[in-house]
Amino acid sequence: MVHYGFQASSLDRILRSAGVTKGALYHHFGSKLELGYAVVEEVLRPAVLGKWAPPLLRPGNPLDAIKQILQQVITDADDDALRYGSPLNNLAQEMSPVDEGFRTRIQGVLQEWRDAIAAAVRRGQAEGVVRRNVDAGKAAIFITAVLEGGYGAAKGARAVGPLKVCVEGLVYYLEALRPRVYFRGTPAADMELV
Amino acid sequence: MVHYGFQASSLDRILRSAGVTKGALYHHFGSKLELGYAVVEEVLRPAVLGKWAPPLLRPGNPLDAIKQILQQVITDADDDALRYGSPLNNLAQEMSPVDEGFRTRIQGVLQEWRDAIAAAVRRGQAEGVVRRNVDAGKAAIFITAVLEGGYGAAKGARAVGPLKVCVEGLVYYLEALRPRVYFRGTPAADMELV
Amino acid sequence: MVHYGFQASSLDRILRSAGVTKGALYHHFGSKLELGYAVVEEVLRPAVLGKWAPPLLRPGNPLDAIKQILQQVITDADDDALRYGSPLNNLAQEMSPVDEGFRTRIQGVLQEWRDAIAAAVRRGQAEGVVRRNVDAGKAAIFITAVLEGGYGAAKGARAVGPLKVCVEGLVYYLEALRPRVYFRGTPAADMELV
Amino acid sequence: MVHYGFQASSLDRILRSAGVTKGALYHHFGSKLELGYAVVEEVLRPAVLGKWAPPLLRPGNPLDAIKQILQQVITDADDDALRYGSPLNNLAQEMSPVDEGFRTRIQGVLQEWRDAIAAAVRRGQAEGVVRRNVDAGKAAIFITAVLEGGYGAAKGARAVGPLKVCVEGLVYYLEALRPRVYFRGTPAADMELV
DNA sequence: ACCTTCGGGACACCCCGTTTAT
DNA sequence: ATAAACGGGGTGTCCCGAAGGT
Repeated sequence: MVHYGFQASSLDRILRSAGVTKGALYHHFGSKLELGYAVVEEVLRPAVLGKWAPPLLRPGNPLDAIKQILQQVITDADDDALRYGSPLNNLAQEMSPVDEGFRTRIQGVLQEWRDAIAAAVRRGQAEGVVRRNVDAGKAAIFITAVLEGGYGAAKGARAVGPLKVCVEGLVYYLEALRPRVYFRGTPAADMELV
Repeated sequence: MVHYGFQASSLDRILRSAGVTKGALYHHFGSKLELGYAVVEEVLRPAVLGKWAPPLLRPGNPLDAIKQILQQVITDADDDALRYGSPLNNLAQEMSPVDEGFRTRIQGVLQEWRDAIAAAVRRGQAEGVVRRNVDAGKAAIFITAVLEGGYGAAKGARAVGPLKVCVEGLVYYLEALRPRVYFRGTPAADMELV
Repeated sequence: MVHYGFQASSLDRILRSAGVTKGALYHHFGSKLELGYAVVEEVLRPAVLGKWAPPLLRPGNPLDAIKQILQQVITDADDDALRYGSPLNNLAQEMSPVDEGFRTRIQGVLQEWRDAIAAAVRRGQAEGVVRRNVDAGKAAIFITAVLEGGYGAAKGARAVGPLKVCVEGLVYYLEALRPRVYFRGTPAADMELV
Repeated sequence: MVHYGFQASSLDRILRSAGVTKGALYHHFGSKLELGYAVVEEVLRPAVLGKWAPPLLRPGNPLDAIKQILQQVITDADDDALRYGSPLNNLAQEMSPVDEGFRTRIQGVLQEWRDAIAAAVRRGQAEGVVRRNVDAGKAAIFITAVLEGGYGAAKGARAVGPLKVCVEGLVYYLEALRPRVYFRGTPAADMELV
């Protein structure tokens, strides 16, 4: 399914490659859609939140935590990630206009992801390490959207390059979120990476 | 096809809604794939380049040109765009891993789009209105990726909001590309939009 | 399929007339070709060998056994056989140049048929009731080819006549295979049937 | 068409390989069937009769004439003939049960072929070189049927062998048609070819 | 009770022989 | 005489239910 998308993935193929029979599937799920829902809830949600939530909850500057996660995103970007992109994003792009059940579930995961980021940003603001005139919710939306955009571009190009560029852009953006006193300390001359 | 994706779109349905018969289609194209290729070349390419290339070629500050296009992106974002996202991006996400013919064609359009942006940025650098330590190619990749990410997020949310957020982020990013003298002239206090 | 040939026979028609659905068919066979292969192996092979092998294996003069089978061929030649010819031959003529799988399977059945005849002829030679200077393999090829030719001619003419003529010719030929002492005993005057 | 049969031969393919457009075809023939009819009348009929009629009309022993034609049949049996068989026979086998127009036309050609043989045989009887108790019409049917059977067997086997065997059988048969005085002159010991 | 084989049609894409504008 | 258009039907695949074995 990673390869062809949900709709174009034959149940027969899925089941054969999973070593499961059709009877077993329909005993548990009842339809292909419900299987897809379960994938979102049981696979994609833990995968996304497991990567982002713990670092963001840990004490310390949340901007640095995000930067470290972004670093890991680049490191983890193996061949499959490049060829097939972010599974959550793929499903979202494909199924959102088609099936409302998918859309709401995927939006739920995305919302939890953004909420984790936004909460961390707000904590940073409370702790004085993030500029106070930043809208934490918008920042979370921007960060996640740029990442998904970067995954998509990398998938299309079959190369990490575009994803790296987006991550660099995000890092630059994150630096700009620091209070001016920090910002001054970091001479603008270092920011030519964009 | 805008709705269900390429693979899930029945040819019969496409033809019926287009008022075309199967014979007519297969006289011209020979396969569903070739029809898709033609859509990329004859519809999506002109749509994308027609929106971006002319303003970027006009004399004047290219950053301002991009900002104006982005403004128009928001304005144009009607219901369909929100529900179905950027057709080029949709096709790219869906078909890139499935069919190499699609992937290369779509990457071709994206490349032309990015080239137009990069050329404009370089012209701005030559004219002294864009910071010289900026990699024009990377900037173009970043801009396009953020836009596609924003379209995708808007599509999933069924709302312009996320797209607007991404555009705001891009505007902020564009301002940061201006040479420092300009940057100083624009007080940082105005940039809290993020 | 008897009527139109394998390629021109619509699966839908076959299935409808057989009271079977496509799901059932493709559960067992996977393709129209494989269904055809199974027909050759499971239907035509038993039909041909069931008619020829047992009489040829029974003790007694094999030439007389063949003559009796030929007599039965004429008797069995009902309307269908006349209109549609020998199914094995029809398939062979149609599919041999088109599909190698068909060709080898059909040749296999033909070979078994010829082998049964040739073995019987050799037994007759060992028992002294068939001329020793006869090539049993060639005799088998000739007999089967004349029969198929006769079926084809009868099918084209929509009449048993040509098949009967060929059978008469074969009977004449079989008589000539008897050792001379037998041959002398059967006055040539009886052989004007040709 | 030689390869796949009439029904399985696409008009598009035929026309493309012939360098003709569809309009031209339908200007002359009006349907695929009529094109097939024309092939029978204009191509197959001359081909068959051109090979058999002239030698049979020439003065001399008709049995020897037939033997010479049979010799040429073997000589002419190139690869195509072996792979695709006798075109007339192929068409007859395929189309006789399907389309009455084909059947009658093909039977017409076959009848002319048999008539030519039968007439020659009767001339031989009148001239005393063919046994008088032979039914010339039946002999013609037998000869043509054995030949078609031999072509079919050769096509299935992808080898001349079976055709040669059938021709040998026919030669043996033709010798048996000579009046006894001739037959005695040819010691039976020479006839072990079968 | 759990699972598997088998079966059911609807529909996918494609290609066919043919006819209508040009 | 041609290119374009026409739909009906080709095989194969889809997702799913139902009968039946363990």
